[in-house]
Amino acid sequence: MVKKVVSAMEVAKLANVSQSTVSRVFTPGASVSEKTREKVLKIAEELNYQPNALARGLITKKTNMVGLAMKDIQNPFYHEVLGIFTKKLRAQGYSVLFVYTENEEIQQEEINHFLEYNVEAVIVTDALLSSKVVAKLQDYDIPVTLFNRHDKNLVCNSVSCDNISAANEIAAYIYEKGYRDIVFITGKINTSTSQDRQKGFTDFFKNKGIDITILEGDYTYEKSFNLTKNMLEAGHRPEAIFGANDITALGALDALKKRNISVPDETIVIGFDDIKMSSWPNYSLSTWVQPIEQMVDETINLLTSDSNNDNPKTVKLKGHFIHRKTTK
Amino acid sequence: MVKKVVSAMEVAKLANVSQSTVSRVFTPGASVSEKTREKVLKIAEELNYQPNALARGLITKKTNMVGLAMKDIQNPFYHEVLGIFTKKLRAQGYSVLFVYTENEEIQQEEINHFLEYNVEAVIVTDALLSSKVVAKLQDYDIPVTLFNRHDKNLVCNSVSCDNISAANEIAAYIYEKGYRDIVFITGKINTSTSQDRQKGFTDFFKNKGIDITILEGDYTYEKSFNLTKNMLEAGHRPEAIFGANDITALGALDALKKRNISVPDETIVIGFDDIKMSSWPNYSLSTWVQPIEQMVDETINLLTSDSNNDNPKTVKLKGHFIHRKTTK
DNA sequence: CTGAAAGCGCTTACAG
DNA sequence: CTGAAAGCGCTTACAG
Repeated sequence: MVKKVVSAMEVAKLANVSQSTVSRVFTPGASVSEKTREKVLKIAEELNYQPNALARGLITKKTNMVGLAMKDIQNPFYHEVLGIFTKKLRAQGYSVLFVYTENEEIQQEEINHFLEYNVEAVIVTDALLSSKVVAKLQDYDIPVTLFNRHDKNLVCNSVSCDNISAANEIAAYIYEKGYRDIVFITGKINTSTSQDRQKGFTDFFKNKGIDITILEGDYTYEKSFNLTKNMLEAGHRPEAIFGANDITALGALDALKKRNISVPDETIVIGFDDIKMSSWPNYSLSTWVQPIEQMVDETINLLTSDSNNDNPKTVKLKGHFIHRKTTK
Repeated sequence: MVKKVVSAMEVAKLANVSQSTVSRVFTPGASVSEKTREKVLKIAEELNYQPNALARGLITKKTNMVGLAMKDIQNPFYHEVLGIFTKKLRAQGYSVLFVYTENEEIQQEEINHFLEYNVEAVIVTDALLSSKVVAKLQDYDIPVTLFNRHDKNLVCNSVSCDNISAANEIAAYIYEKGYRDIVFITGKINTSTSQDRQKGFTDFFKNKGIDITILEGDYTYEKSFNLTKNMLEAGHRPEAIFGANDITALGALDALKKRNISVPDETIVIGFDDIKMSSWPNYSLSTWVQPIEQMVDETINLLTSDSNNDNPKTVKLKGHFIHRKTTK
């Protein structure tokens, strides 16, 4: 037996008020006498009434939906990010419309649903938007925020870790410990995270007149494992390896172990992200902790503080290094 | 400069047709002459017109949205599941409204957004619904499907791996190899996956008159690592360990390694799920592959084949064992 | 504080 | 094949 969804009209009839009044009871800030409010609320409760968000959204243009787009990548970091976003957005009364993409750049077609449903803001993590798409979103006054990415060509908000300075600090740490044979394994080289971490890291050593080895990875475990394996087989046993993210560092770590190279005694390994796995006893990876919670908070702030697109903000958060067992 | 979202009315004016006609052009199956269709489509294109899904949903009760609820757990398996769901649902024209929960049971309050937005179906993975919530959803004729879970008390669809028979096969494999000192590490004991895998596994050995050791885990790496570590320290070195999922098996595997127990020579280890990590060279875990793609397909089928709630279906898929380096 | 009415952007019988 | 009109379930001026 299918109950019909009850509308404000039905509540109104039973409560002996107008439908407008019922609406007011469910509109924060609208003026209703305490007596009517209680009466209506009681009936609404009984009837299991819930305002229809579609109708409301149609008229207010406030849909309370946020579009979240994420690239399909096997990095647990983004799973955590997604979880935190969803929870915090809900706490603010937003629902999240979720899109997973397989493309490097999110395409028009994938963003169309966001438009159709009048999302109030779009958050993109670990993927880029074509500037055309950003422009279109902004035409409709939908603020766009890049999470853990930035792009000089895109006029939109961006929240990320200050990757350059973080990588710089990591470089300083390695330098001060006296290591000179150093390897950096990049992530996907077209991502701002990999570029910035590489820049911060290499610039430090360049200033010291030290050449470091760059291995071009792609943010996957497998690639990093193989790069390290090949390097080792070729006879190069560096003193320090910095991976552009934890997954990358973990791949390198496993390749070292396979060769029975002692970590951290012979080679130290450092990652970036602090995914759950990195604290597993078997890995116990030293890494840079991204302040995810704070990054998410800032992102949500950007949406709620009706940031206008004409004046996009770039937020960079610091994070901190955590020393575990892959460094001395 | 903010462009206004264009409505069907504006397209109609420019195309010299009625708004109804514009609507028909965007309604699959509605009758419009080829000539008008082209004319309207051309103008719509120019104006960047897109039907408003909210208005459409309000009237048709077809919102093309599916609610997906997932428990906040650190299992990469569910990240894959989420990705596949999102992609496949989009391919069918659905958008996904996503909710992450921290509770074991999904509560009314968390499902309310689904109701407000008139989702057409609800999919729940790795969490349970209270029967009250299921009832409410069904009152409104919204089909509910449990993914990777089942619950005898809930009258709703369910799609999962046939955990009992899979665990049974794993038991048979272990038995035939001649191992007799066997450990099963459970997952969260209140989940159907853990219960079924335990049942399938222990029943096999019970029939053979063999007692196996049950360690109560909770589907986390840490718990399983510690359980195994403690067991080893207590002097018990089993010949075979079956973890209720891969994360569990990985925790056991690392504890064995820490003790320098050779896998698979001294102890074999088997998991369940086949998460990406399990194929990493350092782990190379033998495990049961859940047929995720197929499971997702079946779940989506259930929604689209307007399954009615009065006659819920239970789908169990087989999957297969994959032999890697933690078994002989 | 409250009701009647207009309107959000659509779909869908109903005529023609 | 097409248009005029009603209506989906709301919000929000406008009066009173």
